[in-house]
Amino acid sequence: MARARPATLKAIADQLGLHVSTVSRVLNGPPEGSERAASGATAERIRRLADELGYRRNPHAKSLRTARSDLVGVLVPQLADLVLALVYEGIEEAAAERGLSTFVMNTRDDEPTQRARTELAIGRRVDGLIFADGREDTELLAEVAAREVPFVLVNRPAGDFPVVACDNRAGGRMVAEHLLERGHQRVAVVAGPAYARTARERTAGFVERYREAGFPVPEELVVHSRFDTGGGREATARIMQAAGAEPPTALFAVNDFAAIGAAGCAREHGLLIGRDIAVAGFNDTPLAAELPVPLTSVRVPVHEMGRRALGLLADLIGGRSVGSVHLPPELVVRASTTGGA
Amino acid sequence: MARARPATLKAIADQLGLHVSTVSRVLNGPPEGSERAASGATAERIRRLADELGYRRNPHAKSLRTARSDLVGVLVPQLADLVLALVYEGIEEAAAERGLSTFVMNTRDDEPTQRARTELAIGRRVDGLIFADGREDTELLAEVAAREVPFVLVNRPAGDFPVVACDNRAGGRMVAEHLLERGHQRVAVVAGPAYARTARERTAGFVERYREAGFPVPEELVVHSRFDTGGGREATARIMQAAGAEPPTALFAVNDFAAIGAAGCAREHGLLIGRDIAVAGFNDTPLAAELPVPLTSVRVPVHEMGRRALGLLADLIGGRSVGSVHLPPELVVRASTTGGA
DNA sequence: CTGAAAGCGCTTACAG
DNA sequence: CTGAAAGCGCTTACAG
Repeated sequence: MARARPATLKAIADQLGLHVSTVSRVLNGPPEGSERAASGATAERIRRLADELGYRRNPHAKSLRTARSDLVGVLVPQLADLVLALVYEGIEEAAAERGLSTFVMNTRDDEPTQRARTELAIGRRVDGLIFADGREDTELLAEVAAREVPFVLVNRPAGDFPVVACDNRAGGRMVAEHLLERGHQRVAVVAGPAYARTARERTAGFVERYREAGFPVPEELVVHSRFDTGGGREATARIMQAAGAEPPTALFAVNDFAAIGAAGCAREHGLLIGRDIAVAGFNDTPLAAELPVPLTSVRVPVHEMGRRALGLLADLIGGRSVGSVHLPPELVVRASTTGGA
Repeated sequence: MARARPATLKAIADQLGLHVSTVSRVLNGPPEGSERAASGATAERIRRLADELGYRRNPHAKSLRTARSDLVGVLVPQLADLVLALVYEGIEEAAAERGLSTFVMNTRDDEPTQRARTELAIGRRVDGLIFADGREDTELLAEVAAREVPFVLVNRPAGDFPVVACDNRAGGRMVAEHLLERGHQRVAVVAGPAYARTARERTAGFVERYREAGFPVPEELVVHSRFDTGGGREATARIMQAAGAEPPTALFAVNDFAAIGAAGCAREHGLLIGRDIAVAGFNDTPLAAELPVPLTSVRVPVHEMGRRALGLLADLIGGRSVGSVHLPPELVVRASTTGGA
């Protein structure tokens, strides 16, 4: 019934007539500086037996002793959001390569939960934290910084904290550029939540480019919303109402889910996506290409962002100083903005 | 620069002129049986100071001492698969309620990775494991069982190991029933991968019901595939080719992603979803309802499945014996099978 | 090159 | 009700 106890350094040492410290040096690396941990022959015997017994260092003992957990906590608004799942996959992958362990927690994008989860992670003695849910309207990050817990942000910038994100403003401009080329002059924005800098920057870039082109986007056609399909749907309904007799000929939604909702709403207004009205999203979710009218979107290197964020955090933990990283987005044009069937 | 060292039991004990063991009893619970850990007054002083110092028990020391990590490892094929993300959210939620920590790892549904990840988790001294990627063609689970590591399966059954899943066969039958009622006699199945029992059981239930109704599904119209949209698309292409002059009037795909791919392929054959050809999926992914032609699907209580799986595992870890749980699925009828626009 | 010792922070019988 | 001790498995200066 009782599970077999895992082999310990002591067990190996005893069997070999050596001291546990020698075994430790061989198996888990000699202290800084020293070249070798033991004579070739001894090392060989130790390694062979360790292998045979399936020795795995006890991470709790190691962490307790070294005050390093090799653990990284990751906070995301919602793991079921594809974008975050992909970011996390990148983080996990890069962590594994460095021998770090990670865990994720959902914060539902609300502050009390963010706070509770952060405490939980710190309680687990993480070496560092990655926040994918940075908000502009909260002191949480400043407080964590004051406690000197190393952290970086990913995807969503906030404050001046180090972040790995895509150049959202540029992405917004790309969509504007594309729609301008297609001749759209009256456009609207499904702008996402105001507390998320991703949403704000994408909107800003888009609006800026349209202003430069001489077709400023009317304020009432820039409508904030949640990031999900329901949010996109509601925002679009309000846009249609505000626009009245002159509905926009193109819709920019700051993420793909909102874009799908926006398209649904437009369809209910009797508009054919890609023909009567152009719709563009952001993130280039795997589904964007698979929709009946494939969705024009801005591809964001989410997996790479996750990898880089972990790298940045590892640097920070290692005492190196770090700066933010901004990855270039890429416009992917599909039928939703180029005339459908 | 150096991060503030967290408060320890010793620090509290010293400040209060008490022994660390007394503080431990008060803060982290008295040993089994004992009613109280200390006199009311002492306990009060301890709790107050602990609060003030923001004491958090060091989990590594605790785990090292008790040989219990309160850690659960979860293995999923891919976290970016919405279904798995939702299952994991359920697991995490239930774990948090019990003071357990969880972490997820992707196994990409391939055996070497499953094996490597399992070793990694065991190396981290998990108290138990949850596999969401059980395969029928592998000895891995039997080996883990032989090592007496507690585990349960979720979503996908395999072997006779305890599992929390939905009644996939019943789900398949429900779809068949519905399509029969709509008058479909020539139907095909996008059957998913053969190594996944979910796929096999859904297919089996569907095929069984059609056989009972007197319209056996021709073998060449049951085509295995991957679970993703590409898989659905390819399987459907093969179905169309096999069917020749008599294409099926309805398509059952064993999950929603495959169904979306199937619909895409059908559309390219000039068929209008919901009118020329019915399409049904499985899982009722949040997107199913949002598609231009909303997708008929079988709702699976994925979040609840995750919660129950964690509960089962906790029982197992606690030494209680457990049995499998099968949750009822529910058919959600939408336009993709009831005639579209 | 190898050993001996101390100690990370906790829990838990055992005394008193 | 509280204290003293042992020990979980490891790492790391310090000797020799």
